[in-house]
Amino acid sequence: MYNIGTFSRVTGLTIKALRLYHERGILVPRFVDEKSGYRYYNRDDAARARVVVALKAMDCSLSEIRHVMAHCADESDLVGFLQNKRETLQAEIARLHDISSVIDRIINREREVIKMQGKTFEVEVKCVEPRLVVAHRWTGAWQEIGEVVLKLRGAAELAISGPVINLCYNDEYKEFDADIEVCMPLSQPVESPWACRTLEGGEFATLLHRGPFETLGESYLRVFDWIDASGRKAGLPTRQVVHKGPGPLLEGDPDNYLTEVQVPLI
Amino acid sequence: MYNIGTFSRVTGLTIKALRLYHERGILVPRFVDEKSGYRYYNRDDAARARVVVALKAMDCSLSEIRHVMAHCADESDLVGFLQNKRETLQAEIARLHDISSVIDRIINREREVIKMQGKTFEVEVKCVEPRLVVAHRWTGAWQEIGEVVLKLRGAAELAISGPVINLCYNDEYKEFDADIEVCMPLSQPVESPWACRTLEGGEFATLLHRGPFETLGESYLRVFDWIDASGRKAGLPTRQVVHKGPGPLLEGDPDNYLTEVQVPLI
DNA sequence: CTTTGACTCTCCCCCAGGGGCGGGCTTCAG
DNA sequence: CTGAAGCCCGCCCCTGGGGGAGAGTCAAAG
Repeated sequence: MYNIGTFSRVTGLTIKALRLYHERGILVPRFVDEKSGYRYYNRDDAARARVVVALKAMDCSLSEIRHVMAHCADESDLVGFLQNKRETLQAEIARLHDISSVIDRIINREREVIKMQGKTFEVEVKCVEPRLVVAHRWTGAWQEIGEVVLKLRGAAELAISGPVINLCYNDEYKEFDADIEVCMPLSQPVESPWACRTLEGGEFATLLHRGPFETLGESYLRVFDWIDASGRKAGLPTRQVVHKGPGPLLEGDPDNYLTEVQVPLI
Repeated sequence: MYNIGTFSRVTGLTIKALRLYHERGILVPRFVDEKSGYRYYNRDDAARARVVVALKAMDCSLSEIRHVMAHCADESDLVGFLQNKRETLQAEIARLHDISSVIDRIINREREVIKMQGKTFEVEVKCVEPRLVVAHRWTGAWQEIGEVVLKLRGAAELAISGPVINLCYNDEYKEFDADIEVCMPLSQPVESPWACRTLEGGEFATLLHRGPFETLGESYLRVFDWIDASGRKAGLPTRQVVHKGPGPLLEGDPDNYLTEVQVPLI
């Protein structure tokens, strides 16, 4: 006969757990002293405890364990139950894996933003590769971009592979009737109410902009001035690559937003 | 102003959850009617709710969420926290994966046992392949096998790749001073206090035995008789492959045990 | 203005224990 | 025989909500 402390050491189950299993009828002590309430266990109890430990290690709930121990004499009785369990586990693994991917993406994005902090804020010429994106184009106000990004992000979810790119098809600034296209870069095509397409590459004059979107005009001016000075011509649509803006989780401080202004060169 | 039901539909959070978040100070309603106790929420609350939903989807605890929402303005503040989370997730994924493997193994073993049910109970000659095993050899009683198997199983755990094989080096039956070796087949070598070795292959006379281990003698007799009749000679050690015996979880009914008796042919 | 149905409130139990408190029990040494 | 140390008891609060009871509230229709 073992007292609960010894039995706990023998079985590897905590005293708390043993008391609970007693209450739940899963591991009832061989003998309980009426006067003191002390629980005493047996060798046979230790054998049954091994089963409980094994089932617990398989993430079985106490009611599942009780059911198994009451109705299953042989492991063949368990096959259906275990198959079920296996499917649940696979689903859970997939879920956790997805979460992990999302977190990875956020961390990597932050890492790239940190690298970008060291960059100069000077106009450069860049060759941009074509990219697969899911996009939505409409005519409206710039403030609506936020909601559109949320929807596209929701649709693309795990396939997102880079910062949002806003395209502006107007050759002048329009506050309300702007012709805007929001693009979410993808690692693979996705099913969604919005079209997947390839955003063509090309040569761009680019400038990194730090600060809220409202001040983007200054950077646009610098880029256009540079293009004029270089003797080249600006095309359409212009692009804004939002390296750091309102993130998938937090809004962040607009003064720290990092946007890359891209104007196509003809 | 939304009442709680509308806000619930807007945010995708249950009413129960919203009440809890209020209590925990995570999502406090914009306004609470003192008389009725009704909660009313705001557009801004909806924005904060999105953050809560996102963090919840990442399996964050409520205290983590509260901490993040109180102290993090920008996603860069989250990087450390997220890295931590990621590691926790990876560990959990590995754990679930291991459980899944163990369950797989049990299911496959049962499946093989079912296939074996249809087999004839006649003596056959079999060529057995060499196998990697972790083994323990000692002199003692057959009853001790149970404990040894438990220990070997604990040591090999995920690398187990088949039914236990007992070797008997005696040329006569001994109840107490038997020279026994218990072998646990492995898919890959493992670190353990017991030696890994390769169990050599060869030609065996085999017979499937159904019933408790105590009745194995009958089957041994049949095999030896068959060998005599065939004009061949029996070698040592004899083997018992326990296709179905006391399993990793349940003891099962000894009358359903399936043991393959293997006697080497010279 | 009242009825009615939909909505909301608080309160309690449930899971699977962990942490901790106050108070009895056992056992060994002095 | 007594004290002290260690062991054990039940009880309550904590997690993150779901389920449900019983009672109060809101808003639209009659």
